[in-house]
Amino acid sequence: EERRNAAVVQALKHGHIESAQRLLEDMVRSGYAPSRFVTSQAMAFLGRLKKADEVEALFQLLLRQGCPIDTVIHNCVVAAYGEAGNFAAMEAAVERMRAMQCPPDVVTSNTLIRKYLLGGRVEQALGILRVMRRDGSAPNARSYNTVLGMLCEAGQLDAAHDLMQEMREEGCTPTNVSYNIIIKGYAKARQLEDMDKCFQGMVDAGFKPDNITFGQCMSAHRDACALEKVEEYFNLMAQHGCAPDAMTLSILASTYGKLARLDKQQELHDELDSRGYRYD
RNA sequence: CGUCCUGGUU
Repeated sequence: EERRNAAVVQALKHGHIESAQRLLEDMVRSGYAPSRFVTSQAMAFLGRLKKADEVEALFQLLLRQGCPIDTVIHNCVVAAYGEAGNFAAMEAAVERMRAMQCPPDVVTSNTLIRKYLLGGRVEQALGILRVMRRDGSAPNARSYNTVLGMLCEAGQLDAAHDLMQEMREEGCTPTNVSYNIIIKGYAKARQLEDMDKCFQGMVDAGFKPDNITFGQCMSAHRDACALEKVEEYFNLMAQHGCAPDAMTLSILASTYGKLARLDKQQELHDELDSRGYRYD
């Protein structure tokens, strides 16, 4: 049984989803109960490929064979239907959780918010958040972050700012990611002064900017051809104890490329090559 | 140890 679980994990690791799926099915049919961790991971992979029917088939197989089914597995089914844009089935999967004495949790709600937004069903997404806020089933930072992202994407930066304030008032502390989302919004709207202020606010509030924070700020300034600002952010990384990762370096490289500093760009490309990273 | 949020190229 251990070996079979390990084989599934290996298959997933190498991106061989179908063979992972076969291995799992064989395992269940021959009377073994695959680990919930492995099962949900496989379901999550299939879900991202929009293979909701396959996820459902796997779910039914577990059910028939009396394998244990937990909230995470249910959540994977919900996500798979949502990813495939099958909202009726997604909602039915949530109902099934209740019927099976496995109540939906905050991750379930966050999944619904996300999938509704991806499907352009903004009102339904906001409705989920509204219900969470009202009935005390505390939304967490990810619930808010998902909606913040949508507001920023739509250029509603003031609304995003207000929502971040509301989350604080409701006792839900914003995270690094909340700030990264707002920064991305200002970058997209080309409001670079506001973006810089948001970065400063993040630091002042005691949050630690990461490679995503710096990368977003740097690429925004690169697009504005502000090389000094890009370098300024890059140099700030050390002060914040943040070691640049390959993606951050490639943003810096593309900045030098854009401004025809080919010597500097080549230096970075060599560094990236030595890390086996693909740039372009 | 698994499911929900944010970055370069497209």
